[in-house]
Amino acid sequence: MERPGTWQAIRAEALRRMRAGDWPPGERIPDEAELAAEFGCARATVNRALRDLAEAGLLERKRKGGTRVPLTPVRKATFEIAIIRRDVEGRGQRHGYRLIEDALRPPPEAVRTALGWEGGAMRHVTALHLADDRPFVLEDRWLNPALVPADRVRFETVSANEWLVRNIPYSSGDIGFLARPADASAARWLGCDAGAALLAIERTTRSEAGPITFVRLSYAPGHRMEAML
Amino acid sequence: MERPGTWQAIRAEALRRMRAGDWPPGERIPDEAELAAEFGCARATVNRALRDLAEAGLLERKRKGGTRVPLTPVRKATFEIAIIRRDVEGRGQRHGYRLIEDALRPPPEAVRTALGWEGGAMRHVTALHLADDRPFVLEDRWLNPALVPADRVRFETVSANEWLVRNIPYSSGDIGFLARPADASAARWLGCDAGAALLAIERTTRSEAGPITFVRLSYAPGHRMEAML
DNA sequence: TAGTGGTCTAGACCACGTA
DNA sequence: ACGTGGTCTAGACCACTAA
Repeated sequence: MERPGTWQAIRAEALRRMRAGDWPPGERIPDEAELAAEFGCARATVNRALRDLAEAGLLERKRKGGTRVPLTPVRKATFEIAIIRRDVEGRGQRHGYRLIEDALRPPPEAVRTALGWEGGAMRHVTALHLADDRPFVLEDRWLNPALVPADRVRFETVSANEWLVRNIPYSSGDIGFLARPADASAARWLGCDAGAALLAIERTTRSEAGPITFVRLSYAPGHRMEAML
Repeated sequence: MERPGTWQAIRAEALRRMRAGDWPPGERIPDEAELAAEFGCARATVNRALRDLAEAGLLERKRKGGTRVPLTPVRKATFEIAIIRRDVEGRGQRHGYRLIEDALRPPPEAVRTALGWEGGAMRHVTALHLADDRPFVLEDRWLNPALVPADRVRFETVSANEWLVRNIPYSSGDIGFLARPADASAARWLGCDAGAALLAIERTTRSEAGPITFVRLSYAPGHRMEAML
């Protein structure tokens, strides 16, 4: 348990009151000044606790409107997006890597629109990641050749996934989860039947210097991504 | 842009320095006192900015060890988990709901272990959610009959998903994403071929009073979940 | 317009973990 | 042992927005 008077203790007590029904859904709770007086702490401490709950979707706060317990809370689930090698090693398995293709190709329309790509050919890199010698995830990536030139950056031993995180970090972009049937290529490399259900992550990455990359990671059948609530 | 001297402005400047290479990966950055002096603000303001970046995985902070730019940052992607009706309505579509089954059954082994269920039969509720009259997601749920008794709580018009959020909120549990092939039942209700790749969310929910529910939401083919980075 | 949360300050003490 | 981040305080002003 947290020592009393800390913001964690106040957060825990607020959660308890919500679960116990003292602060029922839809109701407005006492304002920060009142709670600070009740708990015998500074208002900033109450603020820290309630702000934390609000960020988790468990409270709704508005200036002048006060703080309310939402009728239908929108919880947040967070996934940790690490580089694939660390992900595999974190499972206690040995990471393997195999480059499949690295070539200049005109990107498909979906990639053009996702990245807002105006140019011609992009660098298409395909690679397989293994966990204990078994197929783990297929990396299918389109790179801006101006930012990641093929004559200077090679992906034979270090995956594009890892190179990008190390060299063009802290960029912005979108990320989405979907399920897709394995096509012939995915089935071959992942060692599953064509049409098998694959969990896939699609991610676009941009910087101020323009589009960087679009990648689709297709995981071997049965893969499961755990989130923290 | 943020007004200078705010914690958002300091966070933005820190991000800029990381992207620009002023604070390269692996390096230790100045401590809070130094930055506060540089930016002409209180240390608490710097703390707020750097703590925010650390929570996003963009910095690593340790007492005595200082603050470092991680070599391979572990980014966090967050999904908003709303009730299904709101999810559908948020897409500008009309939500429909159809109860398929509500019966007492012995749960499969996977459900027993996921929930830590020691008893016998559980309440099995299956329902289909629709968006503009088209299948949206199949809800396959196992409920603790002691906490959600069939003679008192009915799911003909209000889904179990919504009832639980409104009546047993703020509980803890796990959540996981996976892809699975549509079985005969899923194919029938979702209107797709058997074996089609479905994105599924599995969620277990517990309270101090014991296991509450295990649910698997299987989305219609093509569904995509967008996350915020 | 007035009430409430959002934020900043200057100072203090504490907890953790490195050296 | 000691340096650094984690947190609390008391007070202040500001920004948003509901009344």
